[in-house]
Amino acid sequence: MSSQLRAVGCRGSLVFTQNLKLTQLAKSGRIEEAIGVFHGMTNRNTVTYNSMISAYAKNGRVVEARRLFDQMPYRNLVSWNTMIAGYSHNGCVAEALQHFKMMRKEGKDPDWSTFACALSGCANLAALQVGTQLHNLLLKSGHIIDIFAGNALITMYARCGRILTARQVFDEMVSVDLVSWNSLIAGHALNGYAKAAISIFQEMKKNGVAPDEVTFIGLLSACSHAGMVDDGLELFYSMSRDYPITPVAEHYACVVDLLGRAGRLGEALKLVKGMPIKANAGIWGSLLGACRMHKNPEVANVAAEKLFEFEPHTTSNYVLLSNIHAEAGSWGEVERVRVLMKERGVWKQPARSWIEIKNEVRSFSSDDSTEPRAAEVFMVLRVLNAQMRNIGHMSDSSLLDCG
DNA sequence: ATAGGGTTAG
Repeated sequence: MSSQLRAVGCRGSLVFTQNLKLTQLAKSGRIEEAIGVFHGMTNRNTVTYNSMISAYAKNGRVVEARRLFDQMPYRNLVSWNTMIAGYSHNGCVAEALQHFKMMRKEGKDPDWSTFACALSGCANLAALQVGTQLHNLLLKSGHIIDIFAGNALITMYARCGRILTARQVFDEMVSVDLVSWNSLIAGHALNGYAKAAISIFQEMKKNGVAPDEVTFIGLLSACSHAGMVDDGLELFYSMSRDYPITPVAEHYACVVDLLGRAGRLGEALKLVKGMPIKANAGIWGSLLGACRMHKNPEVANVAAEKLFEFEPHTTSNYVLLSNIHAEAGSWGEVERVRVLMKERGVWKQPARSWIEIKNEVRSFSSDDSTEPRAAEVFMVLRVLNAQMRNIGHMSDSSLLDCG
């Protein structure tokens, strides 16, 4: 009997060790090696499968994740949550919801984590209808009292443009934490309510909650969207002066955006050059975007050169720089960018977008001939464009070409 | 013991 137990114990500890190895490899992004370990294992338990499903999903390989999920002999709550999170984070909201319903049919009750990751997927795609369905299920399940699920709900409504509903969810929560406040602030920032975002910040402090670095990203982006340059700069300085928070790259990106939108490109460039940390592609890209808005080819060349070091093959960066020079009438510079693209083998890859219509996620691309109602779509675009011009908005030239 | 989980610029 005891030798039998020992044997089981040994086998158990071998699986444990191999699972650990698998997880470590997956965490450090060595997915191929993780696959090798998985295939080499003779004994696999539920944790083994869950680890591998998670590793696939985190690398965007949802089809392979799903194959393992279907193959595994026993699925626990973590298996379902891993699969739903994987679908959610890869933009497959319909599949995430389908699995949500499947698990309930199999008698597995979703927990806060299931709701949180499914709602987070809806937030990213602005899938309001699916999100609202999940809200209803959340109310029925009783997990509405869960702070993590509530926070995901706030973000879902905010990102779908339903800021009042987001506030209502916040107000009805049994208890809130720093992430709840941050979600509410970021939600208001996203929807252009800068003054409200700042007053929520005051409210938060009055409630004895100390801000963190995420709070300030929300506040700075709020100021940036509303053109509140001085308030934004003051908040940026107060971070390290009044709170023990050291600005990171994301904060600098917000301030560059803030100065850039206001046309203060020289100051923005000076800030990036004087940063105590290394600038990233986002920061240079933000500056380049502002250069187009305010027609500044000189700063654009500096920003683009830095940006190309990070992303030498991203077509849109070259197109942006080329457009800036074209709008300034510098055809020699336009040609220089064209030669640069040719030398570096940069070519255009068509991007795809998606939208939720009647509970179904549909994908489309620019000039999509597979879209059955393309003529109608372009007609509506022309009308909108005319209306925008009437109220003085200068349209992007690419919109004028449509239809 | 090892697996899943909410907020973060453009």
